[in-house]
Amino acid sequence: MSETRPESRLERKERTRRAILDAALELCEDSSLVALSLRQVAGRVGIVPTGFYRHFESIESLGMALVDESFASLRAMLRDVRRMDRDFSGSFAVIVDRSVEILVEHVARQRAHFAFIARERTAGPPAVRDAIRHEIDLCERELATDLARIPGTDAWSGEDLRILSNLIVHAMVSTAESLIAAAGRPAMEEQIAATARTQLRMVIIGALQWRSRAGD
Amino acid sequence: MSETRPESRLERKERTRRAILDAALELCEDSSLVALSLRQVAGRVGIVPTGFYRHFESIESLGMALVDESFASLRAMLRDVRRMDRDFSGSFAVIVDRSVEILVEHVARQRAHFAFIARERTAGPPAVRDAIRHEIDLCERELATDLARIPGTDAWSGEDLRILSNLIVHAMVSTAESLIAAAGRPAMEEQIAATARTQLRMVIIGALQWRSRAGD
DNA sequence: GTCGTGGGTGAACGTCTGTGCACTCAATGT
DNA sequence: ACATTGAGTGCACAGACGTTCACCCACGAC
Repeated sequence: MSETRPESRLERKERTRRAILDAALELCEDSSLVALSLRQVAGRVGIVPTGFYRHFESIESLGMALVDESFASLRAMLRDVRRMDRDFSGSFAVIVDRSVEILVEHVARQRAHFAFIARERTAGPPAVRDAIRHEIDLCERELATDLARIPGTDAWSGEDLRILSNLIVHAMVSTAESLIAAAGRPAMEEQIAATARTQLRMVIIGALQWRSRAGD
Repeated sequence: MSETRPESRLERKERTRRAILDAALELCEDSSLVALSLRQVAGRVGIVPTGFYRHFESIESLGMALVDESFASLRAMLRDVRRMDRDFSGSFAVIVDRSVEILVEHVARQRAHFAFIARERTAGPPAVRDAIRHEIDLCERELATDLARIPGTDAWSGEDLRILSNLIVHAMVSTAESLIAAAGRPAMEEQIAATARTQLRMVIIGALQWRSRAGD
């Protein structure tokens, strides 16, 4: 039996804020932020419409908060990948397998966040779209510096690194989208993971051969 | 001076239908189909809201018509690529360069259609999303059979072909999205094209080496 | 113990939404 | 010449929308 603690004022406010964020995330799952109404969110949370303004000044600013939150999830994933990368440094094959495994795990655990990013990246309000685009750009840059640190990549120019990161990031975004669409069908999820593994291997092999036969 | 021809009844109807499709395409450009209202469309076209029903039974069925129309544009592009492919068959480098060039051309000429596909693929009403997903699947399959016909690809299994097509199609979708976002800035468009060319080359080189060093 | 702050309320507003229905009237088939 | 059809009209409705305002009243600071 848990004692029902009095619950402070700030805790209470934070709880409602969380409820709003969660409700919005759920409600726009099968449409988009631009089709989400303040009244729907308030209704789902169980507060009166005007109560919404105590926490956000508009649906769009709610969206910006969801961008922050979603990319916190995504960055947690990248941290996991980097930690693994340090420990197992060596064979590309191992790095690829573990990276995809981590991606699958995180997408499954934070489905709503990844779906939000995938959706609002192209369909959200302009400010939200731009924020997401910018964050993904940052991810590409980070991946480029990570790639530069692993051995066997000396032949790549800065430009090549940028191009390769772009390709990998977008392949992973596509993989995440497919995983979300396949939600809850384990056989399909495993096939998507297998596809992603093969694609990453192909890309890396291609990039390693890149400089030596750039002519044709 | 052009004689004002009487304009038959069917022509008149088709003209209004076209106006509705065009208006809808424009209006949802900076949001999504799910945020588009029948009255907005009717207003833009210059007819009364109820007049809309003479042409479509709902915004969603309008969306399905736009899917058809947009993929007609996309398939016209694929036809161009295949025609070029037959004529210049030989060097991968040439095929890649011309393919990307054709992509850039078509995206510029039919920006709205490609933007519609990119956006509603993740944000549209479920029926529209599914229709787009299905069409893209078909494109992947077609690309796989195309790839199987060009020389030097004997080592690839059917599964490898599927995986490679998936990678290429998604890379091209990402390229199209970037081109749309860079609309009207030629320098940026050229850089995106250059990136796409390099990526395609990397991927193809990787795939060609794939079988021989699949182990690591 | 008193007072101010602030999360949540409830009614009201003007606007926009989808849809129903009865209507017009020019192009068409006979 | 006449009757039919159907694209487009005009009005009306009920409901959802964002936002305003004055109002509570429990908590936390003093």
